[in-house]
Amino acid sequence: MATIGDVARLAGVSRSTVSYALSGKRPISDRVRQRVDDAARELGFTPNAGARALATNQTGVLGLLAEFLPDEFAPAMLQYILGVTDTARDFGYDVLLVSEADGADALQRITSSRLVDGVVLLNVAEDDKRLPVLRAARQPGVLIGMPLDCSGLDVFDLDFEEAGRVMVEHMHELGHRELILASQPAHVVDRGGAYVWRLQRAAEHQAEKRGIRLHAAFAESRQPEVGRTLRALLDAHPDATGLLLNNEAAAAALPWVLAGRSLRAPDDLSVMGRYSDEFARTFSLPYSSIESAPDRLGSMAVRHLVRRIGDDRPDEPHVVRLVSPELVDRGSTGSPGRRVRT
Amino acid sequence: MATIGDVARLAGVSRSTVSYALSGKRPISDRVRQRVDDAARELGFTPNAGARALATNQTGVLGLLAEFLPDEFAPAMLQYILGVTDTARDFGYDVLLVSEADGADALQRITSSRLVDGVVLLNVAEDDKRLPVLRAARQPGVLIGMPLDCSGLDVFDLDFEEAGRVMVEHMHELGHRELILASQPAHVVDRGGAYVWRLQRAAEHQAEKRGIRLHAAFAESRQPEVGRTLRALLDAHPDATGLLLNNEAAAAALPWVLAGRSLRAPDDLSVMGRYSDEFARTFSLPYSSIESAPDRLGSMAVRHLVRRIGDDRPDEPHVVRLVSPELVDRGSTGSPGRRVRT
DNA sequence: CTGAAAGCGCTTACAG
DNA sequence: CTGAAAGCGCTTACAG
Repeated sequence: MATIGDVARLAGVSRSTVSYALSGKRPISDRVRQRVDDAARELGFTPNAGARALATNQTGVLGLLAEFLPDEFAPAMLQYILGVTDTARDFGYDVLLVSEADGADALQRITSSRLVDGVVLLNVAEDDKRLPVLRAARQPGVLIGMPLDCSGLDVFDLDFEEAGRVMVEHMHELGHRELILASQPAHVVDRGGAYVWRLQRAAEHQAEKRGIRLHAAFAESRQPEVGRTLRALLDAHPDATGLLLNNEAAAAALPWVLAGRSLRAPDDLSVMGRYSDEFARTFSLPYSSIESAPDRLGSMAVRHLVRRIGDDRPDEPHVVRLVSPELVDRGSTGSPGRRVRT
Repeated sequence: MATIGDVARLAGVSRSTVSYALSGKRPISDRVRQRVDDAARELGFTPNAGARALATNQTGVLGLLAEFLPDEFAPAMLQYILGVTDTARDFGYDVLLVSEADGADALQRITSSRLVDGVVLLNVAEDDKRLPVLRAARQPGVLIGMPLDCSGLDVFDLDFEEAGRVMVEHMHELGHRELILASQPAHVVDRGGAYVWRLQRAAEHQAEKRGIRLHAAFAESRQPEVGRTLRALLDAHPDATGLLLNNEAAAAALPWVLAGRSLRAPDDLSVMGRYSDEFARTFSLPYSSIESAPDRLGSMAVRHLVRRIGDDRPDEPHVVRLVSPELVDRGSTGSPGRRVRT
């Protein structure tokens, strides 16, 4: 493995000159620069990352903390992850993906060892145990997902409260007066997913305001459980004319549930989900939905993080940026149907 | 940030003693060890990763190269990624996720800078441009996915040839004599996914052997294109009684295609896919399938990689390990149907 | 415009 | 059982 010393020897200059020639951090004569470039190329020289990190206190690596809860399989997460890695690379950063169960521990490990220059937290819980660690770390961090207390944090998220309101309001305008809302699994919600609560609470509040009966419930993240739960919900609320889904697996399962009862959306039941268009098109999810914009959020978060890393002033005011929900109409909502009780 | 020097000072010993006490690499008296442990805890000491890497030539990081092709959205990839990160962590490694377009370049970058101790290559193409880089790197690497030339490489993959044979054979036993095989999108296959070819060729070969007509085609990875393609395939081959899918998006779209024509599986058409059970349950994919075992493959690959990293003998014989395809019966195949032409 | 030297924070022979 | 010192491969003031 060629070191900077090898390059210096071959080019007939000092090691510091090689360093400066390659970094461009001070003027170098054309002749010397040429010799250095040639030597570096000939030897296939790449600076040793550890040595550089030690000398500069910068690793060129961002940490990405994606907590996957047990019994939760979240393919949607990949979209956030790609949004983060792609944008990170645009700025010259690599991404350390940390998926272990104990996120606080992991965060402590990668920040205190200075393995990373900054971190992105995914899947943020309302009272996330990683936040105290992040606040104490010397590296900056950004969240994708909104905790209860955002003080001292940079937060990026879909505006889930607005999403809840939009869903209910949309149904209300169409004339619906009784709705079901199926969210992610209860145990997942308990330990993660602050967004579930925010959407649900806002939906409930809006429903109350409009005189709508809203039945909120949790649904599993896979078959056959989620199908059973959806059927049970339809049975329990025979007069509900609209179904809101904050759960991708439920959106995938619903067609089977409806087909099994010869129900159609929107004729018999109006349906609205919350997932990305990309996801809808990959998995043929046929319902109108609130776009969750994972790639955009990932990209925004990294952009901001990179700016923070380059910034000397850590007391720069923190931001909470909520992306407005956009409704993608796939024709699955209409005026209240005449659902036949089964 | 506390350094080993700070700990040494507080404990009243030398820096080397701190290092040895913490690593346990040589005998330390109980008294000293206790003092060191206390000091380290009090200061919240964590070794600087860059310094340690520089001194030991070991980073504790594995590179994971996941090429995502343009226009390809591969949520299934997340299962491999999690299999890799989880197992890596079990062995004390963190994972650097690299998703950039130019995989060869990325691999060169992370290996020659010694950012990683070893690499896992995902999405391996038959003639993968990353392989020459990997062969030249001083770090070991393992592949998930099988290239044309496996020499000098450790390879882990589903036995896609056997999968192709199993699919055709299963249909043959049920009495089918004309089948359609829909694979991933052509451009994705061209630039990546060796596995698509392997399954297809083996299926074609087996079909020929059994006197079965097999129509192989590519299908897109999202709606509405994939639905159109499936409809066109059914139209083009009205006498085909079985449909094989090596494409998750096609499996998700097929129910809509069949419903649109009032066809049912297996009564009118026998259907068989290739995806993980986890995936099937999350997205309500209702067809019998060959289990792709992504988590198992990811885990196997990392286990092997870790062993290689610890191994002094780089000439240890290389392995090609193919996981046997298992058929998960979801009741979507039967004797040849009486598909009505539309 | 260029070089010699210090220093980043560890680990590990070498010496006792 | 413990310490002083060299060395890993860079970057960057300091000096000229």
